[in-house]
Amino acid sequence: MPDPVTPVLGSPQADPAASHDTDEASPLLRIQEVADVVGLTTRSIRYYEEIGLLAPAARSEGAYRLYDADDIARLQFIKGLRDDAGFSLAEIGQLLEDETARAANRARFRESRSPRERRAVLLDGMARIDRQVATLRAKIERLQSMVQSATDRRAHLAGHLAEIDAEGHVRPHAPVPR
Amino acid sequence: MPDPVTPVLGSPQADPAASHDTDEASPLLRIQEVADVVGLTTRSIRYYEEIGLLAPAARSEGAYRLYDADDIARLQFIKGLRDDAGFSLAEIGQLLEDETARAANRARFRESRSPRERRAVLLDGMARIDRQVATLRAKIERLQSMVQSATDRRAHLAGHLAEIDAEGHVRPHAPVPR
DNA sequence: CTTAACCTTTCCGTAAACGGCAACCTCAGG
DNA sequence: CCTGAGGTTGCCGTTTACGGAAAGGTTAAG
Repeated sequence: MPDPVTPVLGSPQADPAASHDTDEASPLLRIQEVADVVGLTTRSIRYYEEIGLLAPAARSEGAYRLYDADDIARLQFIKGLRDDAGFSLAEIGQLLEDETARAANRARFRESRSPRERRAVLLDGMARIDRQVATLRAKIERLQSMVQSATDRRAHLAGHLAEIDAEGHVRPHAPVPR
Repeated sequence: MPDPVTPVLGSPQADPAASHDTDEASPLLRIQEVADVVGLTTRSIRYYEEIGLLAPAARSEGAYRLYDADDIARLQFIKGLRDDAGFSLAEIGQLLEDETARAANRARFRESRSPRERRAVLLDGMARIDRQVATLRAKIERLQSMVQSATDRRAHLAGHLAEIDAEGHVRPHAPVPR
């Protein structure tokens, strides 16, 4: 079993402008192979397709699903959101719509010669990212406020502890410094 | 409809030493009332009881569930974990076991006259809190790394944008500053 | 060409987290 | 004492996110 390292998270691809059609044909893996690579079951992968989270890059003559590197990245992205962030597949679907739109934007960007349109594409992409970030930040803030209250409680206990450790010789009831 | 403000999160009670049996009898609400207060359905509350997340402080003569302020705080805690943090009820159960142990510790703390035992109780409580915090921090870090990669992408787009905005007069193809 | 290993769709099952009855009981007010 | 609002247990239904088996087609190797 290829150990279940949660692979690098972060979304598929990073460079909207730099893919000059490098003629590396990505190998096109079959479903069990990608399952091993990303650490999912074939069942899950088919399920994700069923609910529209991704479609394989191609199908073989005999209808075998064939996945390319982009698909794998996308699946890793999904797994990261699911396992790490605890998002529901519905929420992931939302984020992926943005992701898909970004991909479309990359295409539009490359095919566009007009700086005006390029500007628009970039601004749109940035807006989408901002929305993703806002979603994530909201969750983070809530978690942080929980951490905060926990550490407050911890500090309170630590206060009592110090009080006790200053025991024996001193006051029996020191008023707790609020 | 009492607006669905997500109430203060953070766990039930904060002061292990200061409750001197203040004779305020907390009102003991019935299930629908607490449902309204915390923003849950009665069904959910009963379900949480079914799976052992909480038990009402008391039952009326005719077996009505009666909840006190602690119960409400606990329910708010549960709701915060569920809605805000996206924890499963199973995970929440874990965190609540710690919470319950903390409550027991408060009792032991009050009833103990021995500084040695008091020390032990405090240390145990702090250890439990540390574990909670570690759990929360883990989730936070994963989310933050997602935010990071998103902001990186954003910066990348912003770079292209700046490139375009320095358009017209300058180089047609400025090499992207890595 | 055969065959084992892998794949396909289809369908049925499951655990979690409730929603929503039914049938009955309880509580506060007039 | 009666009544209506609210509560109780019990049980079945539902959605999500898959697991697993059946029945059959596909592929690469020999």
